Amino acid sequence: MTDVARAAGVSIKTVSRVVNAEAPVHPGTAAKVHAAIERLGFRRNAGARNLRTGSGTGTLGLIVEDIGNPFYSELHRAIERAAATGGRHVLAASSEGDEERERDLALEFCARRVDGLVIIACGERHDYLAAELKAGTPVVFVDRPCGELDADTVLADDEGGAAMAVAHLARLGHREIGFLGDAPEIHTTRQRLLGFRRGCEEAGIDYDERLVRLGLRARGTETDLADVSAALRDTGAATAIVTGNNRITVAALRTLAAGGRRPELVGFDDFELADLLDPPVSVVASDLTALGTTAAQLLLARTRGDRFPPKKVVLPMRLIDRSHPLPREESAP
Amino acid sequence: MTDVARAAGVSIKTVSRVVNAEAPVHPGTAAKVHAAIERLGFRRNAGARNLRTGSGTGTLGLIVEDIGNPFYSELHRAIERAAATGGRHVLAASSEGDEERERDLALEFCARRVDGLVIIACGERHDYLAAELKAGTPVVFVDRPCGELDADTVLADDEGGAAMAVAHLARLGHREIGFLGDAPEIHTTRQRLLGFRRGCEEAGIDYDERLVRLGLRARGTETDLADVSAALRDTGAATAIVTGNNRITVAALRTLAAGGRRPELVGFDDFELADLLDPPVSVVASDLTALGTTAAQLLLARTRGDRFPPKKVVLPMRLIDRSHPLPREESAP
DNA sequence: CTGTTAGCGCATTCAG
DNA sequence: CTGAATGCGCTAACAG
Repeated sequence: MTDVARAAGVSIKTVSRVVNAEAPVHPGTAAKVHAAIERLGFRRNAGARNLRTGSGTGTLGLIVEDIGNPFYSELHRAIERAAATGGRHVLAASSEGDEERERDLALEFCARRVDGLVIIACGERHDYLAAELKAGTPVVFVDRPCGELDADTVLADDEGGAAMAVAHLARLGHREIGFLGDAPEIHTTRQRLLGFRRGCEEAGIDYDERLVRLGLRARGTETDLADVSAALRDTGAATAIVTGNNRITVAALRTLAAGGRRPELVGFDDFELADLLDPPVSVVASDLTALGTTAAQLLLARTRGDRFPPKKVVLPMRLIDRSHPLPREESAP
Repeated sequence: MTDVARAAGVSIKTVSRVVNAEAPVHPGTAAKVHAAIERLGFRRNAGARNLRTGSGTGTLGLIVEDIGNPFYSELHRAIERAAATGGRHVLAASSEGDEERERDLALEFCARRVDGLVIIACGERHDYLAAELKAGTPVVFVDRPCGELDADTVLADDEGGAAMAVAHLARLGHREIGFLGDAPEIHTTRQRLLGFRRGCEEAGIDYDERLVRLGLRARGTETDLADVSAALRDTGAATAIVTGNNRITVAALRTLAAGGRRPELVGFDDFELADLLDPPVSVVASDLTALGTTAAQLLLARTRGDRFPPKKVVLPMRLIDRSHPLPREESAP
């Protein structure tokens, strides 16, 4: 900017005024400044400006397990759209399911002074964020609650969703229902299992823990697939299976594709082409757009200075019943 | 930092030294500083540091059409991984296929002084980036070339891929092959059509433009789906179809699911569950990991100061033949 | 080992 | 309408 000022033969302040259209400038002077800007390829340094004005970096941080997982990338899109409404961009990163990496990312983003942080937590403890929260960086936890922190939270009703899944299968006449879940350390896994048990109870089905397998990681490796296959074999007595997340659902489908008739399946979270498989796959799904939008809006509200006690939102899950291939189904997302 | 210094009863420079472990500090002093840091919840301001050191923001910008599209989110993941190698984070944004938005995002990211920019271009002109390039912000175009700019480029061999697709279908005995493509303004569409024609020629098939439909946008809306349906109807004489991108493939599959027997299909770019559909869907696919990694590494190299003439990389596409459901297929990505 | 000074690029005073 | 001085939070270059 100093260079521009020199080139245009004016003071740096005048350049600043032109660049920010902050005050009337003599047209002739403005023209000279614009010419200099063009010639020098000047572009205002957003970081420096931010340092001076303290007006926020215009950035929201997003930490998910794996940005390549459609579940998260769809969430990312919803957050991006809502963030754009508030003139913000999104700095996204994958924790890879590593608690320490999650922590490093969160603190790194805070160091960059993001205007807010959206975290899909894999870690259990988040007290390290207490200082940042108090210092004014709003944080919202999505899909999974935080540990030991009084922050905004937007969850899906996993417990209710799982109960719905079981009820649905019971309606179809199933009595031997299995559950294939992710690591029990994950909050959603526990909630879904709770709902599963409640669903069984409500349907008058004895909960049979031999049909339940937890701790299935399904991030795409061969061994993950083998684990899911083994779990399916172990729970072979089940005539129907509830799968605890979209990765497990896909892994199960891949395993089952080899065999003959497929047990009835209800997956957690919708996925593209679920309706085009044979047979189609029913799911209980959270509304990712609502989840992401709500989270981003909470952040934006706090950024605007709104003060309210930490909000705990729980959004309902929806059963997408594809078990009757008779009428044409509505489309997947 | 000044606050910390006061609280610890030392100079600001000492705090700086402790924070950056830049020079030996008396253990006792260091302890006091650490205590103050803890107490005040101090975290070094990355923006200010960057302003002073001019050492780069540790950020790569990524501009895609739609970050929620699995094609792009997978690319995003590859770029994130490679960026992490160089200690960089990724600022990602969707252009929504809007040339002007693409431009705004690119310039905004430059204003934020990203260390490099990865663009999957929807626009045709990029001369507005010439100044930034010269000023030292490296830019790499992925999947589609840039217009009027001498920048690094990493493309897939779309032309070869399309020819492979046709050859494959010809091998299966098809002579009436259709092509459903995206907007002809998009470089990949043109290349793929070129390859399609070459494939036809090489297979001794007369190119029949009545079996070709371009300009199909398939970003998920109802009208998009209707357009693809109509195009499929128009090209009904074809016994086999090549679909020009993953969205069109899915839209076509959804349309065709209603009818009886499906024409043979070869899609551009792989998608999850392609192998589990009935019948499975063969595709020609680019290696998104290679695409993303190559792009990020080019950027990182230039960030390190490497000077080399703009590199034009073309990666081969791969035919994933799923037309013989006899042996078990390998998994989708 | 520690402190002082200056300045990164910009915007905000306050004077012309 | 325009400009000079001051400081955002931090670090580099020097002193002590």
